[in-house]
Amino acid sequence: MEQKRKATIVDVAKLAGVSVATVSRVVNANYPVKEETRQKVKKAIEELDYVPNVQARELNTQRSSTIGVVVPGLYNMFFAQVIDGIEDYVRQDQYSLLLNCAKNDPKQEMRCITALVARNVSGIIVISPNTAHIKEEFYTQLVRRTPLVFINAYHYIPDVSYVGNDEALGTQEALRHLMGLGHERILFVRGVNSDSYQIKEDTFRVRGIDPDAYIVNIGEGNSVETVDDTMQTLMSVLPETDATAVFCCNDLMGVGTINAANALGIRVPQELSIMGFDNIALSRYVSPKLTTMDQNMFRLGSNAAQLLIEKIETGQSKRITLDNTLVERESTGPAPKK
Amino acid sequence: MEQKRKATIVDVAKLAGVSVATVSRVVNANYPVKEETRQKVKKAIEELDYVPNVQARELNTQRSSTIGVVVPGLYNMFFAQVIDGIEDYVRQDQYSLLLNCAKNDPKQEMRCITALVARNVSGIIVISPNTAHIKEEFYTQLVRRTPLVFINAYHYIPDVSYVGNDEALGTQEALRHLMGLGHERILFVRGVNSDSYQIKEDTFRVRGIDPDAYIVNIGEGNSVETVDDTMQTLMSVLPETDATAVFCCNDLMGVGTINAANALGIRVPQELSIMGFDNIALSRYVSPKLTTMDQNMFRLGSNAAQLLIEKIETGQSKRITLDNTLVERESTGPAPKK
DNA sequence: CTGTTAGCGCCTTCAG
DNA sequence: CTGAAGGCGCTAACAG
Repeated sequence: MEQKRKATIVDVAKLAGVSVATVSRVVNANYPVKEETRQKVKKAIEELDYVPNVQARELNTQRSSTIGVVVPGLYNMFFAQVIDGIEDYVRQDQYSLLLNCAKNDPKQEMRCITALVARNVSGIIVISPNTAHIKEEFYTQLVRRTPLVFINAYHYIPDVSYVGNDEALGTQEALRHLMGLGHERILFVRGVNSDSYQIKEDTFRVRGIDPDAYIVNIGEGNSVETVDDTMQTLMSVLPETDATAVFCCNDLMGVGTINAANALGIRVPQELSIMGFDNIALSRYVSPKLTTMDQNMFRLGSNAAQLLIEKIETGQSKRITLDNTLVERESTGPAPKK
Repeated sequence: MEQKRKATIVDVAKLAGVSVATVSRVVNANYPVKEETRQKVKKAIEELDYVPNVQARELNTQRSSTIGVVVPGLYNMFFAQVIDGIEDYVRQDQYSLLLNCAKNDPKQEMRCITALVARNVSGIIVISPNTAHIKEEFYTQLVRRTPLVFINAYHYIPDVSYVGNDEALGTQEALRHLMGLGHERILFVRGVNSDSYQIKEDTFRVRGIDPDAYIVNIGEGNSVETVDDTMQTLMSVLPETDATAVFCCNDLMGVGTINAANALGIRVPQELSIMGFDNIALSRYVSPKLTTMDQNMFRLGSNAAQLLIEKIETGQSKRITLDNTLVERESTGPAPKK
């Protein structure tokens, strides 16, 4: 079946026997129109099933009601929830989301952003921008023409708004929780290649005892394989360590560690305490339920949206840092007695 | 800091000392341009950091390179993965995704769709459309102006393309798997209010023995509470039943059942086999790993995207039905001997 | 090969 | 209160 040609404002005007200006006025309700003509126009709109063309409107008014979001990917619940938060906030302001996946590829990320700019979005939110592999100039150029907000970024660029978590503080809090339970020897599980892991490790080193002996790197920390990879690694590490607790840089690793402990017959938390980080949905579905630090992904998203809209309207940029809060569940408990 | 006014094609033309037509030609590379002038234009573009305005272009050419996606929400990994599939396919064809959440609300779904139409998208994909609570006329009207694809829908509307799974067949296959392992008394766990559960139950009834005694409804089947709700319900059901296997309508229920079994000290799969449905990421992270039927969410998405583009280009609609395939993991095994 | 020009659909002064 | 007309940025004939 062929598509019906969409009715335009001219069609409506013609049918209603008025000028396009009048139609525009009743559609936007921004200028007085005699009730009687208003009704005529309404009827014509109804009849033709007329929907105003937003593209044309925005071209004309030089505004745009869509915002762009660039995300590494959707395979990961973390990002999905952040987007959920963005969508939720932005919808109230009648904005729409243009979504692009960067696939963890700097080149792709730049392409996404350029495409968004071409689409004339009124602003862009980038989740976990690949600042390490994209030259700063790209962003500084970008920000001169489009408001920009970064979520979870580790390099600061002028005139960009930021929202993120204080992961160092969160890590401290997590370690304090563990130490408060009497744990002295804590294993630190991290992945490869991410500022986030490094920040946490730095924090760990300051407080830890002989840190080098207690750090294990399980490789890629954010893929579908992470849980299994962690489990494999920990299956060989756990029997050899004298640690009574494990701190994991994210929940995937946390769950992998739980699985390893289960497989080895180590009781959690009686014999071993395990902490994750992030509080993704997964963490509350496993058993025992994982104690973790909440990265409040949803708030990350809604705050970013708020910042972006603020920036669009006022031109002001700012940084918001959220606190990670402890979510105490079943995987941590008092250190076993010697 | 204030935004730089975006350079337009006129600015470029002026700077390069040529006409706008020439600039357009080098940008689109669709008509011959002398190499020398081409270079001049290129330089001007570079200098002004010119990016063509897609809105204007599309307004002019009457085409659109964005497609709309309406999804119930992102909280659920299922939908996120479907979108991932859509994005992946669509990107190759240079389309962009306009994303809207319907929040499981029919009103909201209609609003989303109208907004997308206004934005002049070239087509729309709706995931799990709320066909039960939206009058068919809305869709038939819609499809007259915009190509439409439904993912996982249960009511057929003319000229809409569909992609979905054969859930009846998948259920049969799942039950056959269980029966092949010697299970005769199978518990059927479902949620409330979804065609999907009903289709599965109907299939179960045909094959089951005294089905009424073996059906349990755990309430809302697709929320963050589902795992816990299922666990609670099954904690009281499991000790009273003589079933040796449990078929769950989705993986959240499957995991809830596993948790219940674990908590009750029932060994899985030695004493009880448990099957899920969907194969969301969660199912491979729990222990024991959940045996399930794959709904291949990613393929659902990419196929929908393909169908939509086909429909946009040819006007033809069609239906694709994918097969659920068995993913055998650790939660099912031979029925215990009497 | 290149420039001129007429719209795409809409909003918004500016005159009635 | 209403209509006529210009223009948003770009493309696509149509002339040169």
